[in-house]
Amino acid sequence: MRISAKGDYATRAMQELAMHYNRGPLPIEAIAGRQQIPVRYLEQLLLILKRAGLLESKRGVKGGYYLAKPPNQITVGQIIRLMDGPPAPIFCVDPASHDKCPVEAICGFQSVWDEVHQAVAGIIDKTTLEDVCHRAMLKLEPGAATYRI
Amino acid sequence: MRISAKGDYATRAMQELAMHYNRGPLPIEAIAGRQQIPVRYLEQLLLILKRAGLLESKRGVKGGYYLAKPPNQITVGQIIRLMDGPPAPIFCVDPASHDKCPVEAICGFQSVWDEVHQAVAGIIDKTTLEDVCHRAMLKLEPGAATYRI
DNA sequence: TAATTCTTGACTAATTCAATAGAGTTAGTC
DNA sequence: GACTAACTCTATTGAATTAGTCAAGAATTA
Ligand code: FES
Ligand code: FES
Repeated sequence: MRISAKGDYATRAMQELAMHYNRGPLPIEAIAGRQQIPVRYLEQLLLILKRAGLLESKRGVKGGYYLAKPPNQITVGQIIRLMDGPPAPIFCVDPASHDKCPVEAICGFQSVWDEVHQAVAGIIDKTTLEDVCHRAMLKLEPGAATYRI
Repeated sequence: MRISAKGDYATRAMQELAMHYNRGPLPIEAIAGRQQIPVRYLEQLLLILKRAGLLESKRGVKGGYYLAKPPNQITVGQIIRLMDGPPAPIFCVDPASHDKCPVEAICGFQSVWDEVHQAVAGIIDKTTLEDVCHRAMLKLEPGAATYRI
């Protein structure tokens, strides 16, 4: 019932990159600094996101990471699933799990946990990085028209 | 985003006791056997539930545990909070947490996680053991009018 | 070529989780 | 009143996961 540091870090890093969309690569250090994430740890997470096709990168001077797709085509669900696995609260309601629950036949909770699963999946799968950026904008000083780098 | 074995075991044990409501104490062994839970582990969980006022117990021969209240006055949320803590996916949306999130001012995810929190809490807090028993009944053989002990 | 930045895999410390163990207490039964 | 079924409490363990660190290397640009 909880998002790991991995999921937390990865989502916030993605917000940072979404805010910077179409403004060239953003180096790991910049993301880590602004979002207060340990650099050496963030390295690993960005690599996972890259391998999954959500990010692209450029090495060397002026290099860094950037989104592989527009922010409105990346959902929070994609990031969380990658980092924390499926949002099912228990394996017996995880569509991806093939194990059969030994007490399924007498358990009244399966449908409860399934409701929870659907509720969570519904939220994270409909929320895109674009939405997240809008929400972040609303938090900034009313005067600040754009995101400060 | 997941229920621990502790929460899983505790909820299933409570279902078992709810099914047996008003039929005298149910010994730990009986619960553990039917629900396939390690006996010595279940002992600890039932004690926690007892200390929280959800269960009462009777020692000695013919002793065991029984619900302290009718099944419709015990919610799944009470059990889960006891075992797995608050259903908030991250501390910054946990009303009980007093720590301030260091990136709150620039984070677009707070409201997303809060939606998740509300959704989960809404489900587990409105679902009672009575509901769970009904759901379990529906799973049993259509012919079986009552719960087999 | 030198500086910068990503890439990769290995490694470790700390914590949590799930379970086990054992000694003790209470309540009925015969 | 001994015997036994059953709950009570604390401690300990082993495995797994989590969170984070480290070192060496490869690509890019100035
Ligand atoms: S625990 Fe698996 S169906 Fe309830
Ligand atoms: S991580 Fe705390 S507000 Fe987003």
